[in-house]
Amino acid sequence: MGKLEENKLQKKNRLMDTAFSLYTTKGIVRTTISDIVEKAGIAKGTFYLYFRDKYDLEEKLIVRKSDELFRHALEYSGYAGKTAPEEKLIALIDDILLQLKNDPHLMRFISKNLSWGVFRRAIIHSEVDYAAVFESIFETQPTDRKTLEIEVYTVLELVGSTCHTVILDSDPVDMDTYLPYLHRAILAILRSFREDPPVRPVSA
Amino acid sequence: MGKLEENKLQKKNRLMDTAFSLYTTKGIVRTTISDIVEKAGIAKGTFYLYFRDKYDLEEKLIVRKSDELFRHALEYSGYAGKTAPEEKLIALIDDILLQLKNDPHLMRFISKNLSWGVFRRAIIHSEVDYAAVFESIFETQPTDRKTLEIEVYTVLELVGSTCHTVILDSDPVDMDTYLPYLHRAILAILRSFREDPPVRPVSA
Amino acid sequence: MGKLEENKLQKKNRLMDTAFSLYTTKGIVRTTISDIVEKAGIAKGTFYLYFRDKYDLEEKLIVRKSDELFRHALEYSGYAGKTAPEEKLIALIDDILLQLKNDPHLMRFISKNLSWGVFRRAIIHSEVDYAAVFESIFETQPTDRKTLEIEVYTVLELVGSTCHTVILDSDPVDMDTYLPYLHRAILAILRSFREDPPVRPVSA
Amino acid sequence: MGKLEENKLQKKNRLMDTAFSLYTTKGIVRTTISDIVEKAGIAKGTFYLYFRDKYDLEEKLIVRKSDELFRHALEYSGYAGKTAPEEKLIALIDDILLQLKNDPHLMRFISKNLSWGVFRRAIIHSEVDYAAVFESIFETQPTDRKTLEIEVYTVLELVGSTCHTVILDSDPVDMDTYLPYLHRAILAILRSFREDPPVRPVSA
DNA sequence: GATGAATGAGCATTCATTCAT
DNA sequence: CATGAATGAATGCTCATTCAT
Repeated sequence: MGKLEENKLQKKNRLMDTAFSLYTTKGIVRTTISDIVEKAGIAKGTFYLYFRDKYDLEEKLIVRKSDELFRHALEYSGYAGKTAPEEKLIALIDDILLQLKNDPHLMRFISKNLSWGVFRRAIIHSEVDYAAVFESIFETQPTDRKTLEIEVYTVLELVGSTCHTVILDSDPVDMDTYLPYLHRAILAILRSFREDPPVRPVSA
Repeated sequence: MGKLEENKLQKKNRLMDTAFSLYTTKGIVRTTISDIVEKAGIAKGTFYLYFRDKYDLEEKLIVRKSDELFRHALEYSGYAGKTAPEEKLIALIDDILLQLKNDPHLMRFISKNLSWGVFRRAIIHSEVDYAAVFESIFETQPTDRKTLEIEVYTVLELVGSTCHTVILDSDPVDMDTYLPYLHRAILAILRSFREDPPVRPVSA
Repeated sequence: MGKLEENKLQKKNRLMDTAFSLYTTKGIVRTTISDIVEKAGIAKGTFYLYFRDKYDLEEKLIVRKSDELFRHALEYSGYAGKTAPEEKLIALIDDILLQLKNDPHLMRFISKNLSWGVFRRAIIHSEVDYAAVFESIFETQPTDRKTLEIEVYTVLELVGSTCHTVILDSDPVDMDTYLPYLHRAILAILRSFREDPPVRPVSA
Repeated sequence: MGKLEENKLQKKNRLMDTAFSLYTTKGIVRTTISDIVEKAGIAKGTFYLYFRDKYDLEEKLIVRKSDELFRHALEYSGYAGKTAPEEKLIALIDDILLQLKNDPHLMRFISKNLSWGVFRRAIIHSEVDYAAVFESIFETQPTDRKTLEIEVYTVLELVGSTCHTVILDSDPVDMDTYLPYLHRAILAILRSFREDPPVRPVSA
């Protein structure tokens, strides 16, 4: 990479890091572009070379941060060493929750966004082949691809939404207290997907 | 109620209804107080007689709308006619999901907020005694109050977060397809709470 | 007119007068809205209550100023006392040129705009019935309405474009020197319209 | 011309052509230097090697375009074949008007500038000896140099200002309809300059 | 209480200009 | 010569808030 290219990347990263810090401190609504560039020590015009507005920057941050989160879990959770798919999934989830617990700023930022939509976007932009990962986890299972997607979706949403309040506010209980219940709930859900599939669609 | 009192309430209601319409259409960030009063046909100064700012109005809207949602479910879901607690809870949930499915604007507005925090606020401000309701549902169960709270919390978060994407985007599947899976997942969670409680808190 | 209405009009007028002064001094391109409001001693937001931007204000100024110009000529030129239509028209024109000569700022501002397009807009917005005026001037003449329009157009454009350089730069000669030539040219044009009308349209 | 020299000229020309296209499309005020260099595919810094700012470029464009206009008329109008001075002048004018009619962009650009001031500048910068041309046209006439200048000025302004609206907006009539009237008016003006010169200067 | 004209701090955004490469 | 990333002063514009009527 040329010196110029390197410098460009550095500026962009400095803006993203500064923005992340401000977004999680003051909230994105109360953060102005002036705040970001001033704190980053970069000229205002430079911001517009890299981002359309503060929401464009936010989106790029979400993708980056959630990808980092998943990559860490894949690398350090030791999920591959587990045998049962449920254990693998829980290992991944626990690693992510642990990361979030140790970084409340990241938690606050990602929580609203740790959802199916963002997960999908992160998947698309990431170098990691998530589809392959999840299929490898459940490979021994006789479920079809679509049902697997619904399953992952259900667990992901449960984890994402519960961990928000629990980690940030310790409400209704703190995370250490909640985790066993969450594990049970996840296992119960996974088991429910191994039973006979539901047949009757409910119409409105 | 005197005519004056009535007129006051009317103005406040008109502002809330108009704001709701704008919040769900343009988003609260892009909605200005000028937008609201102009569309409502009310003078700008009058806004400040009733609300501190647009976020104050939003909060009051959340409380009102979620209370309406729950009250409708309590009145029309027929949950009281069911015998098993699980059936009662699912009857309530289904009624709420049906309301949201039929009112995507309400869904969009409430979804981010159909969470534990808001639920608690709605409980506090409501005339309905929710604690009593939930205790009556699970009255036959030997679980203690705190575990019951965790249980309701878990189910509520699962429902709230999954229904958002499903109803608004039919992603990963549409609501009618998803509902049976959701029912199963809820039942599985409820069952898991009837098993021996977890004992080993996991430390970070 | 209520006190409030009066105050509003006063503010709008102060903005227009200040803008006129700046437009003719620095040019509209180099005049900023900040300049205008600052010099007028009015808050910036107030500007936007009355004008969309500085070009909207310019347009409103053009209409107002050209109307004032014509009205003065109609009232003070003594054109009505003349007998021949040519003399009436020249009386009007001379009055306008005199006004412009005595107010170079107005000249600079109006000159680019003393044209058919603006004349038409001024006519539309004015309380003066210009069509009636011109028909009264040429009433004894057997020309049709359309030819009359072309005639007025031709004279107006000649006067408008020549007077600009002559008055502002005394180039190629000063106004007093030029006026007799202009009178002759106008009379010649008017006479040419009294001859047999041209018949052969020239195609491109 | 060396290859380097050629390349330089090419860049300058590309900038001028692109700017002309943008000036006549969006207007010079709304055209930015960034627009020009981007559309021309040339680096921003390069602009400043050839022009001080966009108005400097505009001025150079005016000179170039009006010179092209006159040179074409001198070469192709066949004016030299006419005998009477009036016919020569009208031949030149008609050729110019025809060029403008066939190139409304050029018309829009040059119109505001087809005036005495620009004419003078074009004369100065051009390789054509305009003074000689006009003297040759009117050579048989006993008028002095200054009167000749006033005469040309008057006709030029009349043509320039009338053709603008007529060509661009066909208002008050289209060009083909107007041309015969314009010819008559020009002839009338020329004739008026052959009469006894005016003697009484009008004072303000 | 109700109004809406006026305010001006505050912010986003642009863009001519520079200069290291 | 040519480049284009970086700059930051300049400017347009918004909009919550006030207050005289």
